[in-house]
Amino acid sequence: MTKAYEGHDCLYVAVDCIIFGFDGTEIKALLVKRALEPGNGMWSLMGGFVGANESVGNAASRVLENLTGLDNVYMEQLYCFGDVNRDEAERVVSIAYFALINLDNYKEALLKKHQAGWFSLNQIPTMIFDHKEMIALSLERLRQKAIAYPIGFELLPAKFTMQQLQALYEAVYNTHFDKRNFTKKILSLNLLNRLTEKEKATSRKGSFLYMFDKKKYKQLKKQGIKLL
Amino acid sequence: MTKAYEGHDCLYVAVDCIIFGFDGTEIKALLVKRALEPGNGMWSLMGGFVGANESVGNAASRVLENLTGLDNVYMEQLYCFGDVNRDEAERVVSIAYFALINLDNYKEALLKKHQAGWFSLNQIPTMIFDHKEMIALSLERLRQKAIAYPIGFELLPAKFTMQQLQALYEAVYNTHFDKRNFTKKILSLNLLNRLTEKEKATSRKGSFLYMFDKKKYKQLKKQGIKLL
DNA sequence: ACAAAAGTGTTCACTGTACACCCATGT
DNA sequence: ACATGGGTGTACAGTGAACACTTTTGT
Repeated sequence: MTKAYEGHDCLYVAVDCIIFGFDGTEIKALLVKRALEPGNGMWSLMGGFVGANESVGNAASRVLENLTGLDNVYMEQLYCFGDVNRDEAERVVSIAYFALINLDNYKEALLKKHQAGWFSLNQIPTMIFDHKEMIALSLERLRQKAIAYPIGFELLPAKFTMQQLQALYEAVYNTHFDKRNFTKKILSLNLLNRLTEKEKATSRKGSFLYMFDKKKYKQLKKQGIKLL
Repeated sequence: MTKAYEGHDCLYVAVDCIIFGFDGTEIKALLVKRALEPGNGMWSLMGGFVGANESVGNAASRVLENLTGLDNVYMEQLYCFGDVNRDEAERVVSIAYFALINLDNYKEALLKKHQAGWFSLNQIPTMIFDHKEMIALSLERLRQKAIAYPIGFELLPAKFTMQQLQALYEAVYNTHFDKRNFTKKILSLNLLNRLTEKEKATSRKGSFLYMFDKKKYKQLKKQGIKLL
């Protein structure tokens, strides 16, 4: 029974992670300097091979934790890239995942070890193989995702101001929203709890801090929620 | 350079095709009786292994054509299923594709050869491995797809009545739409050309036939189209 | 004449969008 | 007192949803 499929080809299967963060102004992607041939030293997504005894999803989590030190990160499968010659050296099928993390939570030390860096989406350097294509596709997915899922859960600190939230959506869609309309719509969803606490660092008056209410989100999700 | 990744595991990679058709009343899926162990004789999606020298997408097209005799079929990648034990016999990573075809175009003879059959979505039999999960996911994708893409292009004959089109959308979303509102919305998109010809088989008065205008669709697509 | 399906408009509620001024506070 | 960013409401247009009668023609 262990040779059921003998005669068929077997292929290397890899995962590559597109990791997005938000620095308060821009969406950034986390890239690493590749540490093996071919393409040693080139910019690349964080990736790795899927082992015979781990699921593809677990491999992606492992790779992500390896780089950032974070587990329990929001991650979803993006697409399987399967062209014959996408990897110059050998036939490798890669399943791309995209992840959203809070920029402040990652472990600096690990990033240094991997020679990693955060790049603005309009300043992505030349990348190995089809990795640039992966990033482009994941940006589309992020935009689509943000319509129905409050990506602020992952990309913002636990307590945030309305202005930070708006800046996040403006960065994702590369546009500007009217402050009054944005506030109105977001608050009408009842997803946010306003704290009594205020953020005083950026203005004299101080601005209210909010937190996401995950319970309310779970309720709303069932009904089909639309944030934007 | 051909042993760049020696030491890493290599895995069987398969494709499985979820093939949807529309019979005028219901959306149906095309299933086959599996012809190899394990699970010989059980209902299954049409699938096959990805060869070392073909892309994953090409493998999916090959498998689909093998079953239906059709090429140039609408097909898109759905999801990569990569659990360790999803296939009982060996480690196989499967990339699922979903395809839309016109029920009338497929080659009967090929279906018989593969012992294939069309199944209503609420009468899917017990299936091998995770294939039922694949179908469930593809139905979600179909519903999402139908919002922004005129699936009638693929699922209806070239000439069709407004009523057939409405029946298609009602089948996809398992609901009922108001005839006047449906017609109004669809026609407002300017995607359809009304022919002078009428369909006289189903009523005394006869109903107009329409055709999709692919050029108009291409224009609209760029602006972001919403059908429903 | 009648049966059977086709075709067609209006009203209303709601949602999205444009738009500008006062508020609180630290200096 | 004033400069800085924070917070808030209204009016209008466009979209989605409910709703029923007339038309055509084969029998």
